[in-house]
Amino acid sequence: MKLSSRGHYGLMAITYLAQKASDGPIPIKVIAAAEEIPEQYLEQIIVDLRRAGLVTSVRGARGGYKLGHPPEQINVGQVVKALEGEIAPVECLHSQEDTPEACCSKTDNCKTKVVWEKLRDTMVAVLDDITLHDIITGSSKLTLHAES
Amino acid sequence: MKLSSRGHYGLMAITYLAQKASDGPIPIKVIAAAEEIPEQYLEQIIVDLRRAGLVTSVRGARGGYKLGHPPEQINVGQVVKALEGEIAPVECLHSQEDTPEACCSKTDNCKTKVVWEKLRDTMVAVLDDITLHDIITGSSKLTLHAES
DNA sequence: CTAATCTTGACTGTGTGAGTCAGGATTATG
DNA sequence: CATAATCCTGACTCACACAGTCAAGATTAG
Repeated sequence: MKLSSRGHYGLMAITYLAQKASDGPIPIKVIAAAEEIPEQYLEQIIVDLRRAGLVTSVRGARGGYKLGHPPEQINVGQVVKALEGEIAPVECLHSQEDTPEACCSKTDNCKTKVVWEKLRDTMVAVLDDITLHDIITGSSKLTLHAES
Repeated sequence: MKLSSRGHYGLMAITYLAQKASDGPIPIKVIAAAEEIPEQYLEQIIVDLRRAGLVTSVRGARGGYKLGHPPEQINVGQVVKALEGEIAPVECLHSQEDTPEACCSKTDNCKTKVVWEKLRDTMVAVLDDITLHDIITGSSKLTLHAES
């Protein structure tokens, strides 16, 4: 039940960009050094963030990366989805609208599916609710552990 | 962000036991056939459930497995923890009380940690809240998607 | 005694995650 | 224009964990 390092690194990197949003474009080298992420590996990761529109790149000398949107408009769910694909604790849950119940062959016998659906929905809700702005300001959303 | 097949199979198996709770001990062979789990693999998995006290075994001919507690007293969190270890979306979060901040070397710079903590806490809360009884009765807890 | 069952540990193979390497494309700057 | 700084791309390696198998032993009902 683990995130891969891509999601972890990716969030670190984009959070760093959010903190430096007022500066010009930040070279990958700088992010990598600051967050202690292997530079070449970070390149791969940031490609996916760019493709998802979460960061934008400026090529050439003095280039680098900037946030694609203001920090309030980027949430952790987007980052994780861009880097790890859809959140789905078990295979069955990958959006296969075509094959309605193809996975758990036993159709209705698979009583456990709802458990993973519920888990997934909760995870998505949590991640979608946290923005980069929340992270860099240390929003109470993150610090106090409110149980509804 | 995936569960391994152990957790998936394990929950299926123990849910099956919960449904057959009134029967005598159920042989692994029967569970494996019913839930379409490789028998030898299920053996491995169920060992961990037994060690955690979630199921009990009856050895010898006419033996098999039974629930270790009534279905209301076994929750999904226990099952997952028994089979996959502690739930922790990123390494940093494994209970290392000894090395307080050893992982994210940058100590307070690691602003993203709280995100994963929050995620973990939420996941644990969800899983701990769902019992086998909820699963076999199709509790509304699982079916309606209440957003607080 | 024997067959049914759990119990244990070693074993294998495949895939993915994590990271590296090498080279090409783009652009600011002097 | 030349050069250096940067992004961009794809192929590559390596180790490890996951998923599953195999084989043999211990227990017990009948």
